[in-house]
Amino acid sequence: MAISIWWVRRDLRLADNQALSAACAEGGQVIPLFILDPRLLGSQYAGEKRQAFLIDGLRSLDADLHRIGSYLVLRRGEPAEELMRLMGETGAGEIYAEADHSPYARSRDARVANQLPLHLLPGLTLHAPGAVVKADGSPYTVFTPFSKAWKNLSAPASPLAAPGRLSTPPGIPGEEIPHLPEVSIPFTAGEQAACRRLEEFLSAGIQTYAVDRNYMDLEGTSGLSPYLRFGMLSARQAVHATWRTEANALDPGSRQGAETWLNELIWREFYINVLFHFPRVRRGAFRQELNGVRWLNNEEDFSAWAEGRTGFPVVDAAMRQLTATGWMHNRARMITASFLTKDLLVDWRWGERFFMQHLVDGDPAANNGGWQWSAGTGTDAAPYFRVFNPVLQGKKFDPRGAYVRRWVPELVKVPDAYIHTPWEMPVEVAQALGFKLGETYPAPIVDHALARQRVLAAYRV
DNA sequence: TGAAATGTTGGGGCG
DNA sequence: ACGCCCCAACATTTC
Repeated sequence: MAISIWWVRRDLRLADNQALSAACAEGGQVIPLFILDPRLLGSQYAGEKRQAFLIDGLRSLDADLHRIGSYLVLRRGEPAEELMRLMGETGAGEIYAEADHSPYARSRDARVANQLPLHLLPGLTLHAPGAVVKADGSPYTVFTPFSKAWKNLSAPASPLAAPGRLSTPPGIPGEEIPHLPEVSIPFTAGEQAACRRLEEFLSAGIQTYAVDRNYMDLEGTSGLSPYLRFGMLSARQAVHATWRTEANALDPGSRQGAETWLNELIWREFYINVLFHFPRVRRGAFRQELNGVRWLNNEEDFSAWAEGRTGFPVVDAAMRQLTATGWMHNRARMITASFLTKDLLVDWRWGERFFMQHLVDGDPAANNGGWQWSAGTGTDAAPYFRVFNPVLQGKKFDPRGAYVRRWVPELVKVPDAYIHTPWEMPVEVAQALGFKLGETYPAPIVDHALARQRVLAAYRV
């Protein structure tokens, strides 16, 4: 009987999995395999929390597989070697995997495909990179036309059901799923948790999503990014469910929310396309003339940013949220990215790497796209002169300072009027609170108005 | 998916 | 009653 390998990479789900379905379609037995790749685990972009989430996801996937008569085989090593070894041990003849388009994934898969029968299936995105292009075949570099073209393509097929049973040869040796030290992540890994979160979001959060997602003091975002990152939820499942919600929505809020959320999913596909067509953005600016920006790259400024002690409450709250939980509100990501690149004049790649090291949802394409957008170096980038004012952003999107107080306990007692500008607190107010600028909370490490002039000059050059 | 600088308008105080 | 000034509110331009 034919045996094939389902090589799991970032598609930790049984439902709507085209690679798994293709492996099943062979009609024989299927070996679900995950390979811990030292090159990825040891990369400077690897993150402890993301790894913990992945490991939890593998444990959950293994449990789901047991329910349908199968189990996950875990190996560690160079993928091509491990695949070859497993094929030798079991007589497996074909390998099925979901295509991944990051530069590393492409070179890895090309190497495997050179030696072994690897079949790559779509599923990471609804429309494969290269499918959404201009009439002349060239890629889009601006989001809005990309999203229009994306929406004009014929609707993708409905999500596939999970297999009801999976036959796997018994007793294949593999590494035990590691037990990592407990890390605190506000996300439960696994396909079921992903489904629950999606249902919850579409039944409630979506109504106010278009507006509330901007507020850092609310839980107005979908909270689905880690699941999409590891394919515990497929983009196609998310989009189809969103379409259903939109079609059934009676209130304009839900329709608007569904439309806005769909656009966020298209941003994800956009950046996957950008990295696919322009792999060089991983190393440098998409707008190559901006590779000449003379960054200040002050190590102490960078540390203050990373550790959440810049003296700007919203920036500090956001960075502490990131390092404490492995997640950061999207607006806070834009604010902190703008602050690092524009106010501190630190190379966006430093921030990109730091985010990858801490984000549970860290994805090479989306993270790079977001950072280059903020730095103004990317495709469809924010113009270089678009400099976020951290105080105004705080006042607008954390109006009562709840987000700041949650993550910066030193400021808990500061009155609303000064929560985003503690340095403006009158002496008698500060004294009454036992608040000492520069002691109980840092003084701002830059003067925003001066920093703004500085970065405008640096980019003009 | 900005913010600051600059320009315009119009109401009200005042001589 | 009228012109002048101030300035808030809003609009436009610029970075």
